[in-house]
Amino acid sequence: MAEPTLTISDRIQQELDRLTRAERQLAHSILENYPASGLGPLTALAKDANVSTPTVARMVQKLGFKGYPEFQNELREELKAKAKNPIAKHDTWTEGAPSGHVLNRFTDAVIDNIRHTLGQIEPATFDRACAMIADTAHPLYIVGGRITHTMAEYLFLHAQIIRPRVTHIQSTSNAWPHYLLDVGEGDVFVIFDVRRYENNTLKLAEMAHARGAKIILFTDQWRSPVHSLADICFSSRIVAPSAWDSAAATLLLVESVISAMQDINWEDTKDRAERLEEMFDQTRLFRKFT
Amino acid sequence: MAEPTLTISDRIQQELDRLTRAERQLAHSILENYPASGLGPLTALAKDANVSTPTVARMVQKLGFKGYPEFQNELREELKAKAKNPIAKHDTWTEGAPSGHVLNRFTDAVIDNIRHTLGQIEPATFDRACAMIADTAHPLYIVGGRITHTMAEYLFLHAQIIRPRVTHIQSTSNAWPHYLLDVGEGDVFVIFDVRRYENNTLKLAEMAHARGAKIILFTDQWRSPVHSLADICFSSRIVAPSAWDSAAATLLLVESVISAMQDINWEDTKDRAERLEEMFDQTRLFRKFT
DNA sequence: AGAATAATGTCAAATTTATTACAACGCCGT
DNA sequence: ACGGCGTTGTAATAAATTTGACATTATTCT
Repeated sequence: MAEPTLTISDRIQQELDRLTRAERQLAHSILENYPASGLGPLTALAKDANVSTPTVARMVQKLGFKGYPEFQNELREELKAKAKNPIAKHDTWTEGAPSGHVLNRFTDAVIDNIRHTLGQIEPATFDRACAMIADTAHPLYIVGGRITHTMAEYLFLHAQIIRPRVTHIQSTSNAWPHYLLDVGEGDVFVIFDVRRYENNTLKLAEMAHARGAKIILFTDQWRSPVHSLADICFSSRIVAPSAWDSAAATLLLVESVISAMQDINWEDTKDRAERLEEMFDQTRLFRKFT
Repeated sequence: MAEPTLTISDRIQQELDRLTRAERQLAHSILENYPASGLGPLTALAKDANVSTPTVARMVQKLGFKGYPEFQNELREELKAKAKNPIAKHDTWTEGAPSGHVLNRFTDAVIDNIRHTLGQIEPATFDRACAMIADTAHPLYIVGGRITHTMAEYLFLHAQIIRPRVTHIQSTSNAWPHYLLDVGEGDVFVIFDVRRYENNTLKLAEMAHARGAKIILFTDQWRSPVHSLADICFSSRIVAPSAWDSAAATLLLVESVISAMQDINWEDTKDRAERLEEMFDQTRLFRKFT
C-alpha cells in the first residue's frame, strides 16, 4: 500500500504557495469544512468556491490524483481511519509480536467491537435496564444458551451477591419449564442469545413474555429473534478474526451492569458481601490474602 | 425545515426492526464505517453490503429521503456540524453519556487493562502455550474456580470442538480428585485462578504437578500461588471502577488462545465442527440462520 | 505598450452514477 | 402442495457528474 501518512489536508497546505489564485480560493473552501465539502459533487464544490468546475478537476490532478473520484476516495479512507483512530494509536499491542500475530489481530478486533457496541447504546436505556435488574421488588431470572450461559453465569454469580431472588436458568437444560411455574407479572428476565440463536431460548422467552415478565436481551449485532419480545435490547458486536465469535464486548456490558447494580443497591450489597465473606471464612474455601 | 435532531445513524437504528433482510444487511454496512461508506457512490455501497443497487435506493427512500444524493447531502451536513462542535467530546465511548457515566468509566478501565495485559505478554511464550494446548498427543484439563470457572468453561466449550480429550474440572466441586486418577506425565492443565485465590485450586495444581503434568496458568497481576508450579503464566490486569474485578482482559486472552488453537488444528477442527453442525441439525436445537 | 504565456471559464462529449421497470425468488397462509 | 404477496436482483433507462477541447481573460516580460 505504501500509504503516505500525509492527509490531503496536509498536502493542500503544503502546496498552498505553489497554487494559483483560483486554486487557492478553492483550497480554502475545501479546508473550510474539511472533509465534508470535498465529499460532495465536484460541481457543488466549484460553486461554493466560486471557481469553475475544470479548476477543481485540474487541482486534484495537480495534487497527484488521477481524477476527482480518486480524490474523494482517499478522503473517505481518511475519514474511516480517523473514526478508528481515537484508540488505535498503538500499532501493536504486544511488543515484539508482528502486527499480524493473533494477539494483535484479535485485540484490534475486540477494541473495535467495543467501540461499535458502546457507540450504539443509549445511556438512558442502559440506566433503565440497570434499574430494572437491580430492583429487588421483582425476582430476577438470568438465562443463557449453549455458549452464552457462561456470560449468564458470570452475571448471576455477581447479581447473587448484590441482591436476593436471583435465578440462573440454562435454556439448554430440559428443566427450565419448571422455573417458569412461579414467574409472574413484572418479573425481570435477562436473556443472552447470540448466534446461533437457540430455539429453546426463544421458546423460553415467549413463555416468560406471555406471563407478563419484562425481558432485557443481550444479543449480537444481528439480533436474536427474541428481540421482538424484549423491553430492552443490547446488541454487541462479536466479529473476530476466527471461526468463532468474541464475547468480549458482551462481557464488558455485563460487567458495567454489575457495577451499576452495585451502585444502586450499595447498602444491601455491602451487607450481603460481608455475610458472604464470613461464610467463606468458615468454609476455608479461600486463602487469606497475603 | 424542522430538521430533526436525530442523526441518520439514529434513524437507521430506530428503523432497524422495520427493515427487511437485505436492508438490514445494508444498514449494518452503513453503520460499520459511519459515515464514510455512505458518502461513496451508491454502487460501491451496494457491493460492500452484498445487496443490489435498487435495495440501496429503496432504503434511503424508506428513510424519508427523495433519493440517494439527498441522503448523502444530509450525511455531509451532519459531518460538517460535528466538525464545528468544540472538539466533539470524542473521548467518551457512549455518545450522550457524561464521561463519568459507568459505561465510560468502565470501558476506559477495560481498555487500559487490555493494554497492560497485552504489553506484558511475550509472543513466544504465548505461542508455546497455544502449541501445548492444541497438542492432541496429551489430554487437556481445564480448571476454574468459583468465578473463574466461567472463563474455564468458555475455553472448554471451544476447545472441545477443536480437539479431542478435553476435560473441564471445577475446583469447587468435591468430585475433582476423581479426575486426577488418570492424569499422567505430560498431560496439560490450563488453570484459572484470580483473587481471591482458592485453596482447592492450589491443591489441585499441586497434585497435578506431582504427577508430572504441565501447567498453564491464567491469573491476575498479583499472581496466584499456583504460579510457582506453572510452566507458563499469564497475568491479566483486572482492576475496575467497581467492588469487583473485570475479567475482560482474561477473556480476550482466552479467545486469542482459542483462535490460535484453531489455526494450529485447522484440519481437525473443520472436520469436528462439521460433525457437530450435523448433530445440531438433527436435534433442532438451533434455528436456521435467516 | 504589446506580445507571449499562463490561468481561467464556457461548453459539449464521455463516463459514471442513480433510478425505474420488470422478472425471479422465497415466504407465508390456505 | 399451491397461490399470492412481499422482497430482491437484473437489466435498461435516465440523470448526473466529470473530463477534455477550446476560447477568453489576466499577467508578465521585453
